[in-house]
Amino acid sequence: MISFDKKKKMIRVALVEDDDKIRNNLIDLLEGSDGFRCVGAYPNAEDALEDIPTKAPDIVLMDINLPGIDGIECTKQLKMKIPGLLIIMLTVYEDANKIFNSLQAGAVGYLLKLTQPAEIISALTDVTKGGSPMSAQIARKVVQSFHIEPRGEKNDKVTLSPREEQILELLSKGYLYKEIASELLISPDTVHNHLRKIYEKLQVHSRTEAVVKYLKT
Amino acid sequence: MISFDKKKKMIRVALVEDDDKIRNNLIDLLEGSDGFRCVGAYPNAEDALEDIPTKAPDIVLMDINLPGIDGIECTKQLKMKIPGLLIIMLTVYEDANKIFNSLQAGAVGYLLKLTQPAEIISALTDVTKGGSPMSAQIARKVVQSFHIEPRGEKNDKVTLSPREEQILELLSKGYLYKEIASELLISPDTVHNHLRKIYEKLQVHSRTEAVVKYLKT
DNA sequence: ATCACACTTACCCAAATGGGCTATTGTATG
DNA sequence: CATACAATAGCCCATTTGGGTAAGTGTGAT
Repeated sequence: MISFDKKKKMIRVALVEDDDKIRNNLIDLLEGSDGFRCVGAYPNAEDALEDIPTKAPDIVLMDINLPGIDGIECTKQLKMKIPGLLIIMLTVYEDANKIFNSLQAGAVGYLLKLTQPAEIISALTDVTKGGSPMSAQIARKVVQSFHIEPRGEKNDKVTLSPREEQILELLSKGYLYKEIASELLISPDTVHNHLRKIYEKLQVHSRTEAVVKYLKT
Repeated sequence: MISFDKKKKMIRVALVEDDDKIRNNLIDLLEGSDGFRCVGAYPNAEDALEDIPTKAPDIVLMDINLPGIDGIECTKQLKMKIPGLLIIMLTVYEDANKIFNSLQAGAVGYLLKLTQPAEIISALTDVTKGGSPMSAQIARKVVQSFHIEPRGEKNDKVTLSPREEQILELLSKGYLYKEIASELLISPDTVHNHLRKIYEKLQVHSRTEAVVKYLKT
């Protein structure tokens, strides 16, 4: 009878963490917390990738720095096998690239290792309720990635003429001058000329730079 | 003496909210909370835009649905005037567009109106500490916007080697062969060679196409 | 009517790029 | 040990690109 209500809504958690001490601390934390069960703990991505599918956890706590395959790649592969799996990164990295790559790989949360045990537990609850727990600094970085620079000073709106936008659009598809020319029924020289204007306005010196600016707007 | 320690690190908050009842509740909440002061409360964006600069609040709680200018536009304009201002949206809208537009406009947090008073207060503390408070559902949506669809079916993984990715990264910044070469301390010919491999793998024939594929992945 | 500007075409030229071909070294996988 | 492949480097060559300079047409605003 006692084991009856226990089974009902236990949250099954798996760990991928190479540091033995940290991993054991996390196991203890989970087993000592009501409503959670640790169904797997792996010191590397390879073992995790093989065993996690059979253990069917609800959540995986994933370190990034792992011996062979790293945690981001592991996340990517796990999500391919089990799309519904909730993965929370638990790492020391605070740099934007690691964060974005992790989220792109499919992680739904991102915690720093200095996170208090109690917060880790509440993060686990949070994800099952549809949230995305992130350490404060992380959340700010994620949010900042959306910010658009307010057009400086006198609103230096780079106003491209319709024709110029059209050409930039085709440029971004990798068309050659020739190809753009025949597409628009004008001479390659004209295309060339529009491009100069565009480069001047965007303050760049190559198609690549122009396209990057264009795609980021 | 009593007013002495009060002034030290009071967090100055302003409100932009058209509903009188809600606005007054928020004022009460702030004035009733230790360490906070409500330095302004406006029923519309126009008043807010005019008065907030003179009141110099640390944080603004901003509604989105306002009579004239909406809260997103108001956020944009306030951030232009006071770049360092911390703005938290407080609204009923949960749809992705409102969220993204708000963050793009410069908001650092996004709370739903059903948020408990205690949580609003902790959100205010959170932002001053460099965080970005978001309701759970909101955070999840923000995070999901980063997710990339796992390659369909037969996993057409275009696996670039680490070196190749590195070069592609620099390529996307518009660097010349030369520049990439000196950045990576290798010969331009080697860069050239990596590029060929990359083009072959990505099935493209120019930097521009490669960069576009890269940025969209 | 003049001025500004978008759109167009043209020629010149140096630098950058894309691709064909070859080759050495080191690591890893079988 | 052989085979495969990443990373390195080189040479050759046609094409593409970026920038200098010039100039004709049309449209819209002053």
